[in-house]
Amino acid sequence: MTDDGTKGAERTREALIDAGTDLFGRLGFAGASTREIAGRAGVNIAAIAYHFGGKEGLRLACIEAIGARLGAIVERAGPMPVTPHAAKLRLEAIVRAAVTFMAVEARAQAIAAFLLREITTETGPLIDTVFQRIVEPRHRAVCQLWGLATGTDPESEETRLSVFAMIGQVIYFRIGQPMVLRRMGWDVIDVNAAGRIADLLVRNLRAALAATERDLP
Amino acid sequence: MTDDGTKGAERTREALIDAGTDLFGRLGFAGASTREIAGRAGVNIAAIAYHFGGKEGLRLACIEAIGARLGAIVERAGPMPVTPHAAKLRLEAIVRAAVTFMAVEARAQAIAAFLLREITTETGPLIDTVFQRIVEPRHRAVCQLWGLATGTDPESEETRLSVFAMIGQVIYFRIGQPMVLRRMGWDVIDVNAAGRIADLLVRNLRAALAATERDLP
DNA sequence: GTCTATAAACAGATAGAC
DNA sequence: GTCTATCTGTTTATAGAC
Repeated sequence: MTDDGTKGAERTREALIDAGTDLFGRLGFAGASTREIAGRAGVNIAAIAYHFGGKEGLRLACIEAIGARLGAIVERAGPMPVTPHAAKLRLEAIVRAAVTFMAVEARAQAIAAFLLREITTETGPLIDTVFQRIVEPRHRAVCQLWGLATGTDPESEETRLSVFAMIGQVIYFRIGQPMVLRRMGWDVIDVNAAGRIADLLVRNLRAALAATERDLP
Repeated sequence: MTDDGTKGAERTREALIDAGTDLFGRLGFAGASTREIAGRAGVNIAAIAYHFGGKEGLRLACIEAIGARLGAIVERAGPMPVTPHAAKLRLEAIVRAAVTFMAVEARAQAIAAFLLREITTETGPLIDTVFQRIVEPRHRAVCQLWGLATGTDPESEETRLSVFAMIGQVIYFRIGQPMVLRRMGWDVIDVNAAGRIADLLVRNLRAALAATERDLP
């Protein structure tokens, strides 16, 4: 056992997953070499093949680690609201937490960058894994909240598209962050700036929910 | 001269830029090999070094070609509106055109995919080129429309962030298209589906503009 | 300008000592 | 489990014939 309570082998695996997530996210899967990943993790190159079977195995392990981590966050969010008002508040809290997570937290930047690269990839067998393990469960849960908040079918086409539009607003502040920083004249998105972005997106969320309710028969 | 009025050398350059844009966008810069690009373009591998000085030179040429193409589209849009109502209609038209461009047009998919990969790249000297030549002029023009439509300062922080949020809604239907298709149970986003997406985003746009006006002093 | 042939560097994977 | 050393294939870039 080491200081953090993990055996040597588990430490090696975690270090490789951390380094892999970071470098795959910043350089792309093809652009990150196994030598660089091993060097960043402080382990030997051969450890990648030994522990994960190869570079593709490490990629899959990174996806599964991210899925487990995001799943744990969702579980901490608490039980499903039962009133429309509570559902709206939960949606607003999700937007605020997501903006902060995406834009500020250093640890999350690597995760977000890696995930977004996997999402934008049109090809590759792992895209179904990303969808099934990460995107679909989260999206479906938010659709449930949206349906409850507006009194509409949670699985209607309109609801599913509305949730994607809301997601798009949030994650552009990570995807396009290099462009946002230049246009805003910022060096980083600090907590204050993230708060002002979150205020704006919450206002947009309320407006979109109200527009949905207004269109009801 | 050939059929389309270009000399042989110019044809080679254009074919390489087309193939490079497509493959860089789909596979990433590191993931697309010069052999594959040359093969797709139907030219010899050595032509890349001869015409562009190397792989990085081709990358820069692709960025410049996209900038020129998008600039031409904006010029066709016509003169700046002068009334708030006309500005709102112009914004709605931009959203509809952008959704269709992003989601449907086959030729545009390669351009969008390549551009989005360059935008998300944190490193590399070309990111400033992308911002100055492509993102900044377009964003500033939309901010002008937003300010006119709402009666607010076009360069205020709120306006600039609002425009980024609007952009985020639109481009997620390209960035996250593999996820959107799976969640919606679609094979492609056809013109009808793109129209329904555009309807939703225009409704969100109107709601966001109204919320901005409501907050005025 | 376009081609073939090749150089030089680098990739991921693996065998075997410890 | 971790290391060194090495194998095999692929990469970009280039030299030189045509």
